[in-house]
Amino acid sequence: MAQYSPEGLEERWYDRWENAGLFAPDEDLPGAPFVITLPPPNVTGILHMGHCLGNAIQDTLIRWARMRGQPTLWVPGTDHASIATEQVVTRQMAADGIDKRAAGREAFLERAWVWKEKTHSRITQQIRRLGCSLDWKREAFTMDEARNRAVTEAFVRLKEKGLIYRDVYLVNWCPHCLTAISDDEVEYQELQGHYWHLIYPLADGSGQVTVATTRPETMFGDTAVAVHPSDPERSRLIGKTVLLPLTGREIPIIGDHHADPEKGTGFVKITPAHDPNDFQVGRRHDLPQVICMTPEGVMNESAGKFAGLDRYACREAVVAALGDEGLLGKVEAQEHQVGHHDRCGTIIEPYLSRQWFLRMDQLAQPAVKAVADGEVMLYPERWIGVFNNWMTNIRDWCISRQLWWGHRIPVWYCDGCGGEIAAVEAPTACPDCGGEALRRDEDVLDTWFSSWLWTFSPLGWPEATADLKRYHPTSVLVTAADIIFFWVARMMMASYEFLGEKPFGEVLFTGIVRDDDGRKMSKSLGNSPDPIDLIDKYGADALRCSLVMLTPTGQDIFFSEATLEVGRNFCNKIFQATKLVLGTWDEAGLPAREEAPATAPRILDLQKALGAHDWHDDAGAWFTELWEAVFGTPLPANVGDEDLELADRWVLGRLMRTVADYEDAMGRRRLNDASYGVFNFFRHEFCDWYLEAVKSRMRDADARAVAVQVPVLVLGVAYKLLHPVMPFITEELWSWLPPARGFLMVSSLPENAGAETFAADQERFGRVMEIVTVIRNLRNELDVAPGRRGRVLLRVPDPDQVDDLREDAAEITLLSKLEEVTVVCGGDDPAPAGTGVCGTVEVFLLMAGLVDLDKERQRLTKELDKVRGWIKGCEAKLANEKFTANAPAEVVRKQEELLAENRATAETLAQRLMALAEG
RNA sequence: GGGCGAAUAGUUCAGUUGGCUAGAGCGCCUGCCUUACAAGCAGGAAGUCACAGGUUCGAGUCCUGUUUCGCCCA
Repeated sequence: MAQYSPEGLEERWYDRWENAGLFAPDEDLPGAPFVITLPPPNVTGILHMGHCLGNAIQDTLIRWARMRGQPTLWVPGTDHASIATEQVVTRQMAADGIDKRAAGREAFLERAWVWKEKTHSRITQQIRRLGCSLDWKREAFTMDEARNRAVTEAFVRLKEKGLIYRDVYLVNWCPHCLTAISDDEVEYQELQGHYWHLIYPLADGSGQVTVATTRPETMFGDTAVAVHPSDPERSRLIGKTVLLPLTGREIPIIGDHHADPEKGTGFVKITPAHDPNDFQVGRRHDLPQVICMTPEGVMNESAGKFAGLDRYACREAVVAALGDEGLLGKVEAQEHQVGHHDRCGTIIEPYLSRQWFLRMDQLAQPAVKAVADGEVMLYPERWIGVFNNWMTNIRDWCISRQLWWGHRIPVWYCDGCGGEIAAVEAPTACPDCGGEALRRDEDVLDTWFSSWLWTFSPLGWPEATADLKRYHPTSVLVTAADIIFFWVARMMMASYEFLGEKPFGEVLFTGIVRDDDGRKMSKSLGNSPDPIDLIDKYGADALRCSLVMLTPTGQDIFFSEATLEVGRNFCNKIFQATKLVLGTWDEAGLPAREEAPATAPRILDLQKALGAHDWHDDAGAWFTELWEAVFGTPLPANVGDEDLELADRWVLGRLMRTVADYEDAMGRRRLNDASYGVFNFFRHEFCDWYLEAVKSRMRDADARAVAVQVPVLVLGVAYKLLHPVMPFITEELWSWLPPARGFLMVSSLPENAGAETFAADQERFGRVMEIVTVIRNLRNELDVAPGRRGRVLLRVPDPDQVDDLREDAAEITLLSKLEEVTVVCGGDDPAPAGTGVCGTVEVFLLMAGLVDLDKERQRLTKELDKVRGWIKGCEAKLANEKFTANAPAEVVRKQEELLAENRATAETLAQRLMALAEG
């Protein structure tokens, strides 16, 4: 009836953890620190599902490391997001009837800071609700004072090194945001456009040339027409001039290899101020650069009578005008890739302007080497190729932005001598001429110019702080791969440049969270649910668990609310199992929980802890030792070797195996495998089989005190393994466990488990499970009412098997809800009965008068067909001499065993069919 | 145009050095309110592993080509 509800519980635990100071690194621990700097989300944004996934993964790693006894630090922070924030604030001001430019820089910034403060608490609140164990005392903001010092210092150092230069260059210009952006902020989209053929008459009247273009409006910026120098026909025209239509301007025909004789008309119009390729051509031929648009994308005076028209209106007008003059040739439909600003969607205009650039080739080299040498690991590895490809073709980074919200470029210009001063502190006078008329550069730096310092700027760089020394390099970076160039690569460059060391040891790329239709979740599409709503509805544990468990490493994830039910249902399952077990604990009169500090050690190496007690020799002593290692408190009711029954030894063996698999998967950063493994153990082995098996002893007043300790131990270990991915419910239930002490969050994670513990019992209980499954199947298929407790006869050919099976008969009776199970060796077939086969064990469900003979015949025939098919397969393989000669002995042996088993099964089934026919 | 990835049950995905009678969640069918859990339990049906070749005793897995889809870069 009562189901698990996370309401209130999650926030309560978060506060307790924080108040207890558990988010800060515990420096008393001996291990190397484990450190992450949180990829800072946009301070004025909200978390979307992608953040939830990334943060859930990071917190899982952080909590895992903390429970392994490492000093663990996760540094929180937010990002100032220049362009996005500037847009929002500008819009808000406009809504209030204020023009940004008219109000001025100071007024604008004041407003922006107010907005930032307001949204900051919203986003940090979301991160807290997710349960992220961040050390909030160390929180940083990419634009706070300390980070400004870091950015300024970085700029000045690079400037002094000659890596930063200012130049008039063609940049990606956003006519909407009125700023330059970097190559990486351009998104290409395929658009349906046209190839317009424009006719340019030769100035000497001897003919004409035709050029093809997708952007006819840029013709006003043409300063040449190019033809390939080795083009046999057309190159004759090199040196002549053409009259640019609609303007009458005379421009030369030049020879340049950029013109492809095979493409278009063979002639290319050259517009150095508006096209990246033409810009290069222009440089080679020293052509004039004619800008024909304003920064807003409106035609300027170079366009003559078209001045004042928007660039697209102008396109139409130019085409019409050329048509009127008979200078328009073919018009072809043409799909082409058009660059859009990734922030506002406006079509980018390549634009000539004076900007600051950072030279990249030299900076890239240590980063490339680090990845090649494995000093920095990328998971999944396939990203290495993408990374290298970009790094080896790297281009200079345009770092200036014509915005106000951001780090202002620390460069001053002297009106006196025209000098340029880059300095950390604002200069009062020009060091060259002593002039005091200094003007600071108006522009700010690209936001990524602060983000690329993010592994060390939050730790205090450029100051030589204790944090920096202790916690850098960081351990892991977790991020979506779409910012591998923007950010990951640049962080590596920055760290090697400024600290001479790697920024992190490994990078985990997560998939991109998509909606049911496969679309990337984004704010603009409005298809990302608010994580807070989901947490309210399902709980943070369910959200985290579903995301981490169901997300294949590095693969995109299709998210829908239905996946959250998996996590929520699992939470309830854990809760229910705990209720059952602890109810028994109380009934058994075992000691209640005491509030006391933790007594177990922070590091739990099972091999060491259990070294003295081998499960082979004395399972009871082994169990007692394990209990103390896990809880740090003594076992209340003594467990002797004989007290642990088959099911106990089985579940403890499975538990040890689960611990080992978990450790392995976490080590390989396969978080989904790690958590899914525990999920499967808990649900399908512990709950479905073990708890059902141990129930009768838990109900038995004499046996329960001893018996209940096994499931309690399993719960304790399961909570530990599950805590990193679902911290709240596990901490809550841990606090209910009578033998547990202190916070689960800072308890020890068992490691180095013996995966082969109770190996023989694994096999034996496995056989019990198989027999039970066969019986359940018989009951179901033969429509035996669930309420009916039938009897079963098990028959084996080998007398050696009888004793073990008789011992297990009680277990089988219980699990298959029977009245009685009898075991015999040989003898006549009992009849009437439903028959099943389980290896060498024949299973007879004795149900006089209740078994439908036709049904049973059908069932047996079907079964027999299946087994005969398998036999054929085995026989074919074993008849192949090459197989027996080449395959490993073990594989051949397995095949032989399989054949023997299948043959025996087939024989039994055939006999039963015959008996039925006779009967 | 160049690069990367994906294609396995109705669906979302596992399947790690080739040994598979190919698994799981959700969905579907059947039966169950069995005193922890119907957010549950038991049982069941369902797949030419995209296509075509090749290597091998053996291929979902490795190689080559083809198709379709997705992403990145130019």
